[in-house]
Amino acid sequence: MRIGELAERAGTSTRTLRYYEERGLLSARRNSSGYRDYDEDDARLVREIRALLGIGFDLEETRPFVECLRAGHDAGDECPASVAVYRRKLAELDACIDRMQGIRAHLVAQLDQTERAHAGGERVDRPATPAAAAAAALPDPPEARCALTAGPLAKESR
Amino acid sequence: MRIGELAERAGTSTRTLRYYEERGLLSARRNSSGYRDYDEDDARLVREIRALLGIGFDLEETRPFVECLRAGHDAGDECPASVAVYRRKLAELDACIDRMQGIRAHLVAQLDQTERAHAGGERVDRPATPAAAAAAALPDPPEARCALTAGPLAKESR
DNA sequence: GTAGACCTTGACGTTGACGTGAAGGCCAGA
DNA sequence: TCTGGCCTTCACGTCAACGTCAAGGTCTAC
Repeated sequence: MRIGELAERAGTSTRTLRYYEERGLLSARRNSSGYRDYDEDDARLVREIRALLGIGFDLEETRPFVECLRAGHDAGDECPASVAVYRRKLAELDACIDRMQGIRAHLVAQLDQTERAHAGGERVDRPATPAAAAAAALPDPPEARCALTAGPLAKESR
Repeated sequence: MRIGELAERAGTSTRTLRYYEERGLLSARRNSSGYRDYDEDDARLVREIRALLGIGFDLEETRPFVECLRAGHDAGDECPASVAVYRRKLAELDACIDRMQGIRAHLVAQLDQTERAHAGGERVDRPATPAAAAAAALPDPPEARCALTAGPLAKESR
């Protein structure tokens, strides 16, 4: 199949597929007129990439899965390198969830206090700068690079 | 105080402070030689901004807090607009935490299955593409734009 | 034979929060 | 006076994952 069909079937764009090729994640035979030609395996590959991106992996992190599939494995996560990424992601996710829950707790506390200040006697004992105090009270920013934008599928899925 | 001192005291860079000014979040008197001149209130303002950025707010979202402080309030979150941002952030955070926990659960399941496949009889019944199945099983990507990079302080704090 | 739908490569634009120079002014100390 | 350290304003670079446009080749249908 050609790039347009693969893009449609994968719910993405031709630009995206060319980008994956550019990054070395996807490769394509060429037909006589120079058009890219893909097969079912390529489609699976793209679906794997999109799925992993969708759950917060970045492109580089999908590489082991892609290579695992290309090595003939039935699933992208059958190889040690993929499992390692799984584990790393799990750790990141845990750190991220922890951090977010900490922030959430502080936010709830702030809202609580602000509300009481406006309802009750106007003079609740609060720190000078609530946000600063909240941030200070959090365990030191522990490498928790949390990001998970749900990316491109959000646009397509609406 | 001049920009260098404020930057150091706020644990950030002069470039950052000029950027905040450019975005209209910070303003400065000028001394006779054209240098920016800041006071303690400005320092508090910058600390507020940094604290909010640190817990996942983007710059634009800190604006109500900044304006609240500049309006003479003791705390940046005493104004309705700030509280509204708090509430919005709380909702975002909840959605984000939910999503991450969902993903976490699937990741754990994947790791589990992969491990059993390698330990036990080599033939565990698994879906064709684990990651894809995991993504499909998640409740449809619900606008959850999760992001929380801990930003620039991570570099300074090491 | 020509419109239209596909494909090609190349290259610049997007978003946020700054980093990193360049080119020059101001000021204190030796 | 001169070195060094601060400051000033441009203005381009960064990172990811593509979007978007341009100029042109290819293929099918009418």
